[in-house]
Amino acid sequence: MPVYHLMEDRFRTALRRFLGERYGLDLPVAIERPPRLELGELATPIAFELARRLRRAPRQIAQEIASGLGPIEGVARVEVAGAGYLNAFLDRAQFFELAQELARGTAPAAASAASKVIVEHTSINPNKAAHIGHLRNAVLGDTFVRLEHFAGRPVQVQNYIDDTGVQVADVVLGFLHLERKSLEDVRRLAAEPQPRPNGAPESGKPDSGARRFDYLCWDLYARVTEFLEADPARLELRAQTLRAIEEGVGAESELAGIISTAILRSHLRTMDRLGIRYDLLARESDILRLHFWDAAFRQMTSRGVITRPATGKYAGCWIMALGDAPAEEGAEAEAKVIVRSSGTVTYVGKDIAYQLWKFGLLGLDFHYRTFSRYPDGSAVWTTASEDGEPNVPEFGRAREVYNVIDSRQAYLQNVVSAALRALGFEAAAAHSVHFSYEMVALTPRCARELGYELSAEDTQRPYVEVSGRRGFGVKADDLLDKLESAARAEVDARHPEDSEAVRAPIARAIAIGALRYFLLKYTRNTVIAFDFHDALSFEGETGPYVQYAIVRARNIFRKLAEQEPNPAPAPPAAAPGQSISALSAESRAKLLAGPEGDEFWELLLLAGSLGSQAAAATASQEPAFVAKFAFQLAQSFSVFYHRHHILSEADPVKKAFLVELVGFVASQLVAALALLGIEAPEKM
RNA sequence: GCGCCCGUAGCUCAGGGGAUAGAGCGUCUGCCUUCUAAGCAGAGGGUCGCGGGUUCGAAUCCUGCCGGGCGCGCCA
Repeated sequence: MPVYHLMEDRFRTALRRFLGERYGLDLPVAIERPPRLELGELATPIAFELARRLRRAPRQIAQEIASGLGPIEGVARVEVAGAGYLNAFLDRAQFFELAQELARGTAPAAASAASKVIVEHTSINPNKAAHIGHLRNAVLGDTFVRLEHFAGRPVQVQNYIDDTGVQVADVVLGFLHLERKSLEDVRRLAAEPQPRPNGAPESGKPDSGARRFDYLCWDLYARVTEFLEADPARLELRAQTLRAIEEGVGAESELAGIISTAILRSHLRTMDRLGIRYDLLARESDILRLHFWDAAFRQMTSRGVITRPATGKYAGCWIMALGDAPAEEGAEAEAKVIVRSSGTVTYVGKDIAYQLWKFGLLGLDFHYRTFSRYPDGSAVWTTASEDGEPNVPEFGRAREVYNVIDSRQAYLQNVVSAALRALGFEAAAAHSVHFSYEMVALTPRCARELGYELSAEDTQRPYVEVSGRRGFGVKADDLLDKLESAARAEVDARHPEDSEAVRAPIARAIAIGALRYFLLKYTRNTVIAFDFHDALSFEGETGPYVQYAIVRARNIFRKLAEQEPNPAPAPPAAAPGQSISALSAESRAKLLAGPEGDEFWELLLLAGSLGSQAAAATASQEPAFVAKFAFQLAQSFSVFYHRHHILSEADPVKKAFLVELVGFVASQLVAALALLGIEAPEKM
């Protein structure tokens, strides 16, 4: 357990024990951070709460607790302040020692298979290039995965691929009827090598896009939408195409396979640029072919979860009742259609079957095959309908499932958990989490910059929605390219002496840092109004600001090694966490006292709070907390860096102490960025 | 009509019962011969949408308005 978190825990435990022994009370104790350092490091307003119950003045109660509490390990003293706050002051030197000790042994807690977590994210329809909205989904999901992993829980990452849906059908229809391409034509287009396999920008200019298959489909999809809107009779064409794909027959089905697989590969490539990886690609076509729905249907009918009314507006459909209050006489009860009167299943129906599978409650399983491998050899698996490979890891059977889906689908996600609950799977229903977030929209200004025409009404709005259907939005790779060339220009200006091989990865790390931080700094339920000005910024509250703080810290170690090549008081950049000087506890305590010591202490305390910040982020499923923390710590470090010149410090003991402090802070900054999926370059 | 979310500095957002409400951007003024100025320091900027209520204490909880967003299909 990280150090600040541990101290919180000890303080809380001591308080609860005292409350129980003295007053016979068992109540939750809120621990907070006092507003100023003079008031200590931990505080609780518990005396106010007790004042009501005990009918005594809060200050008097606080006094009683403070004197009766007894010693707490790591806490120097407890004081009463204000109208009745209890403030704890930590033993600073001990905190520092403990913090470094704990930071060194970072082996995550033994992962227990019983607590397996599935996180599903990305899940882009495989019929067009990924856009900025998809990036928010993937980055949030991926960061949550990192947080779960950090907490020591086994996580499996799934990406749901709707390869038999309307969106793919539309592009199939487009190739066949608008483009009049043959199967072979499309196969050739789809097989065309990507111009930038590793995402390196060509001469700083975004790729023209004309050749890229995912970009080509992006445009075609928009044209198909127009084509279908122009004459509603054409919808029959779509219905036919969709039916053929679902049944797995004809050229339509084969085309759907070619298109969805090629697009999926480009999505994986795009996400790989951002450090986002998957364990399993779960394909809709396999859910259909393995008849998952039939198994779910049997469960739902046999337990009476869905019924088929003979009359009324739902006559002939299988419906699930929603809401517990029976509807008034005459009014239709609130219900959701699961099977249409035509006998076909709705989207939610399939989703219920899939959700049951995730918990191991369906009674059926997929076959599995290796889809591709990452450079390090780890496999991305895909579901299959037959011919599975042997020696497959166990998929599904999770205890908790997080579905990263935007907030517009809240209603449908509720229907899915309601179905699990109605089936009697209470625990699964309770652990089916809709990891909800708001969409990414464009500011009207940004939309105009992109050349989209806006209605007078849209211009007045705070933001306008992106629409893959209309081809309206910022493509993920275009944005990444833009960021990389902007970062590259900065790097070139600063490090003209370095070779291409040195500069390119730095620019890439900065671009990713800027993008991931930008998408993570907003809390989930805030609509991001996207604007190039903010997204392309490398200053202020941004990823590069945090990266820069780390680079500065590393420079200190680098220069230090040049100054004194032999003694190596602290190893440089590679492992800043393991600074081990022979500082005595007394020296540390002395340097952490007094006005200047307060300054160091504040920085140390903040750096030691990473664990509790990460825990808060995990508990509330809010990655933005980690982003905020990383920025605050970087900010505190920047101030410290500016005020204290370490290399020129004359006092060797103090110098060793400062080096140790910088090492610890840098290690926590690196760890915080790693949680966000951001790397710190060696220089920038 | 019903449900969910939001309204905090000029702009974009944190804070979601507790001590003097914060940050970034933008504006203005300083600081590079010193570990990288992608930085630091300072100034200016607030009826926390409005009205009631609960509480020792409300930006935070309840309620009613006002304004904005998103859902609510035998689409996915």
